[in-house]
Amino acid sequence: MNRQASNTGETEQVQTDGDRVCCSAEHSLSEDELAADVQLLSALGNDTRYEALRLIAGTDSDVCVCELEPALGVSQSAVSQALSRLYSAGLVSRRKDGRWRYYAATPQAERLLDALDDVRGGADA
Amino acid sequence: MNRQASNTGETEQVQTDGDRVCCSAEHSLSEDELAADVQLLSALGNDTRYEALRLIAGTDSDVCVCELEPALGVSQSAVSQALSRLYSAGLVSRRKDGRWRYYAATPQAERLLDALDDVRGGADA
DNA sequence: TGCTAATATTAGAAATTACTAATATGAATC
DNA sequence: GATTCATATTAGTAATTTCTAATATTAGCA
Repeated sequence: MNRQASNTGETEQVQTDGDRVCCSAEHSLSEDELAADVQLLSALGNDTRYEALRLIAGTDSDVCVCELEPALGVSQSAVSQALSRLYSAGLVSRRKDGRWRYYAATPQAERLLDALDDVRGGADA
Repeated sequence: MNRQASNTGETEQVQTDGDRVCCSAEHSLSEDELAADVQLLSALGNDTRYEALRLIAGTDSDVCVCELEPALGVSQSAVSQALSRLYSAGLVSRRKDGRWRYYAATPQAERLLDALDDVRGGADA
């Protein structure tokens, strides 16, 4: 509907050219759910953030920022921003301890990471 | 709920196991695995591509490009580029049939989408 | 009370992404 | 063979992202 339609003769007609009717496909997610999923996925879809999350999830206890900086190889500011984004995506929780902040992966994050490991494993469905 | 709403009420338990040395955290993924995961995730982390994949996965049969265009509300070129990216991320397969191309979700994609549904469901771990 | 350490925030530059318009390709139809 | 249709590719641009440097904040310590 917000299609440009500036093309040659391309209007929104049902084109019954053959056996398949070219109609619009559908899915079952609401717009909000889609947006939420994309938020989550795009939070994960960045080297720094993804590796940060893996580092956090890979530790039994929680992890302080200072442990992440050397492993990630970006500036302190970049690490902090990465963690912030993960936090607002609900992928990590944080806890203050004096001057430090400790981060831990949320159950949601754990589950997604497990799914990714699973998929990487390659077993078919 | 580990949601960000509680910005103000951050837990501040002063846990003084002061022997914490600030070393570098670790995880178990190779650099290649990390990169591959990020590729996958960033392929998913975009409105157009994610919705396209949902549309494709939500159909029993496979889906032709022309069915996606009206649903996605972007240009034909953008749809094609989105599908290309999904394809090279291994999230969809494609099949030629005359002038048409039909796309289907790969098992890998199905599993990831299931995991996302699962996580969205909210059941804890 | 000032100093330092750990982290957060801001601003702006550089890199990347995602789109549209235009054009190319390849299959079907005339 | 020319035309048309479905899709892919290319080029260019606008928008977004991600980083660094600089600065702010907050907690412990001298």
